[in-house]
Amino acid sequence: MLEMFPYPSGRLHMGHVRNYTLGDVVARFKKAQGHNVLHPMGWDAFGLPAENAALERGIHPGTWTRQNIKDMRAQFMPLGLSLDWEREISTCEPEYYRHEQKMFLDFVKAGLAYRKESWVNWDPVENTVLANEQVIDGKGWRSGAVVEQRKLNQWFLKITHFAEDLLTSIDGLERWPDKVRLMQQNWIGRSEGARVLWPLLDSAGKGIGEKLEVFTTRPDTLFGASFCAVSPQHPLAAKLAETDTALAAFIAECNKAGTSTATIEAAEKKGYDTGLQALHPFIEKWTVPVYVANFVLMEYGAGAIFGCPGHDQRDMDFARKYDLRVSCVVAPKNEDAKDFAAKLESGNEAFTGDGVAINSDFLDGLAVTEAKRAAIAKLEKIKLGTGTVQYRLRDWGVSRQRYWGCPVPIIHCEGCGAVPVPDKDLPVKLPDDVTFDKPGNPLDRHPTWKHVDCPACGKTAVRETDTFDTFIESSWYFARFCSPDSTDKPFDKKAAMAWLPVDQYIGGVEHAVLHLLYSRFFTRAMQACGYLDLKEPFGGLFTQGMVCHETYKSPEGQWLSPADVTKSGETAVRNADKVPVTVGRSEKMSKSKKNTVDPQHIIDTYGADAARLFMLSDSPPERDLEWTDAGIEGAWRYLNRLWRMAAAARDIGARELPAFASLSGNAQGVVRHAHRAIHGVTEDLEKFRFNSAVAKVREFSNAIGELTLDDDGAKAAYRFAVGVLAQLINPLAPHIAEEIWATLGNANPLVDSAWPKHDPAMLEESTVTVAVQVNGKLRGTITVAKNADKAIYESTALALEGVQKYLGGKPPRKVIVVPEKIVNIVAA
RNA sequence: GCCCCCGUGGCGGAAUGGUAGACGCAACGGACUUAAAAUCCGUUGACCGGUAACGGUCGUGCCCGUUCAAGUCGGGCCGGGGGCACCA
Repeated sequence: MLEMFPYPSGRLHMGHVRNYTLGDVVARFKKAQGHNVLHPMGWDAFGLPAENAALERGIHPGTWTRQNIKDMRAQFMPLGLSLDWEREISTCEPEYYRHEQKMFLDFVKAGLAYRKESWVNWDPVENTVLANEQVIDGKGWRSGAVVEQRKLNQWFLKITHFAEDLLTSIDGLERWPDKVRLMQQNWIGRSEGARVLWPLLDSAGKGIGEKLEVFTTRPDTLFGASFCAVSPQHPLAAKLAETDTALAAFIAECNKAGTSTATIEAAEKKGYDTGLQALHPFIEKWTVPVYVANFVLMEYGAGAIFGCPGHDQRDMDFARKYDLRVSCVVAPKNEDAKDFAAKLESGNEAFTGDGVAINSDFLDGLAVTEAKRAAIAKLEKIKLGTGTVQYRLRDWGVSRQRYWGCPVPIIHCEGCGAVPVPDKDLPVKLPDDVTFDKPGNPLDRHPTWKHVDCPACGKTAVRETDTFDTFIESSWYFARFCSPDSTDKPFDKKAAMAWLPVDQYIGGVEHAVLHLLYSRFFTRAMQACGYLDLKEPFGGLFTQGMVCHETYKSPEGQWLSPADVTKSGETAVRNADKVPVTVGRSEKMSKSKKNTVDPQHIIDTYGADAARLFMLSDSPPERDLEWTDAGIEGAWRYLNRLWRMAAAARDIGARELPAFASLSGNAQGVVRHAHRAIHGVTEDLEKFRFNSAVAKVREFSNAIGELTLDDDGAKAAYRFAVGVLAQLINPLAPHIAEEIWATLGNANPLVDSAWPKHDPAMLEESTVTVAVQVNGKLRGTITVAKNADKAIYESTALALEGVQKYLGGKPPRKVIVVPEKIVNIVAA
């Protein structure tokens, strides 16, 4: 049982409380059912916020982080989580990250990690690389400086090596939400197509002895080609720019624009005609112009495309802008090809649907799929292309120019290149004496740390000063939990194989792709290096919804915290001056909107059980939860009521439950209900229907509350029922459950007790009440013996006054009897 | 633009194709109390008729279909949310 471990921000928030409550319910439930449960906790302790704190407050990131861990651990305690704190790990400690360094070096050996020059978002003020999501409108999120595209040497993990396996194995992740599986599929983005080679000619029509490789998913539309285009970062573009200053300027402009989503969206499609011509692979002596275009991505496919404006909207836009030929080579089956082609070629809409090839020589008449196949066959025959599979997924760049992360264990030597730090010198520890008074990476300007001798030749060399992406730590922590004290190896293989894969993993959907995909990759990479024998780290996955709250805005337009606002009905006023405030829609609790509720305060006021119960009862766990004061009050009131029932049960005194048959009808009813509740709650907990489980528990409490204690049998039944109640709420609200259990005089703690079992015989009823419909409309109900035959159902139903009224004296046309379900009478 | 999910009372939400609205919140009425809090009891989908018990009609975003029977299945709209996004 594992929940995604938290970043130690220093403050517990409601999202944590929900996440860990859900996990704890499962952990306690499974333990009661007799499973051996491992439920550990740790800290995802590297990361940027620590450096920001250092920058803003002059605290060392390590000091800040370790203090936060201490504070947060203390905040976790009152929640009553059944965590194994003996296995606690913290990823910022060398005991943890040293293994990561070793694994990385093994990955390098295995060809799963490599170094290459790549284009990155570079913030010239902060002197660091920015992730795409840190680039807003082409500017650095913190410095506001225009982000540049720079070529930098970066380490990559070869996640694409497993692209096909990562994709096909998704089918086997049956206990993962479909949504997440789909998101991963889309992210990996497999597409089948062809690589096509276009011999290049100069403007005079003479061959330059080179071929341009492009990737396409539509080789069937090759006869509709009207241009080729390469990425501004394509080697061909760079080569041509050496002698073409206008092109060089164009490329520089493209690189300046950045690669953030927003920038790309805003950017207009632009191209630069290189003057080169590309020779069509199928049509003799036919050429198309070659452009450098800003919308062609270097990282995907071959970094170059051929444009077929008739059947790709983007190419169509480009063709219209630069006045290129548009020709139709696919027409829908049931339309007149000539008319369709004429319409398409004069319009601005590309046709991307299915159809039949036209104006395409040997492809004419073939459907799209067949035409693709035929085109690829021909390309392969004339050696100007091959069929290929392309993935959207790219290798994982893991270098970060930051301090608070795991150092990359590499030494750069002028003579030997990138040399791995020898095993005996691991871990490469982060130096503590660093300063944050200047922008950039403190490791880089540390006076001594990076200067070392080359392990290979002994000459002076320098350490790599980049650190790893913090997603690496969280890609294997689940394995570390299996043997957290292992010193020679990251974890004991046997222990890992005994515990893994994680049976139930719980966390937010925001990690649906990155963290979960990285972990799946890492597990495969660890397998390839012999660390374990496993592909998939997480057998079952559950993604919980966010915790939301209404937002409040003052008349001055400032966000207000719920703590500063008093609500009455639909209106709300500011506490300080009673001025009415605007009540906004409910949104995910966040500091920026100030709509957070402090868990500490809630726990102090109502206790952990109330907070847990409310979070479980109000919404299904996968959906967003709306935090309301009224809701937590309700949970609190219910706990009080439970306690009063426990006191009443205690006052009854210990007694055996007499034989069922000797009980009064009401007492029998409660005992039966207990069995029904055990059955229902067990099933709900198995299926993560916690809100429904709480509803059933409350229903059961209501039934107990209605029992009048007028004889010994009833008293015994009451006591019995309260005991069952305690057992059932134990995973949900463990503190009060344990108290009730003890109050009833049980010597052994509830936490060590087995989950109750229902007696199937107790669920059996001798009679059954079913609905009676006439023409599908409810007209009454009948109660008959459980195994009555259909004729009894029919005659009893037809005898109903309400039924007769609607039949109007005529015999029914048809009577449908579904035993134990319904009787539906079709009137004549 | 592409892909996915979701639309049920005043609100959160229940409901293997079979009595829609379980359970809770809020609201209202009552009991207890000098009073309040707490607690307990009751009412609460909409509309129509009836003094009343009660009776009737409509009702799960909208339209169409499948079925004896649709919140649930299929098709088409509308609205909300999420993911990806110049991926060739």
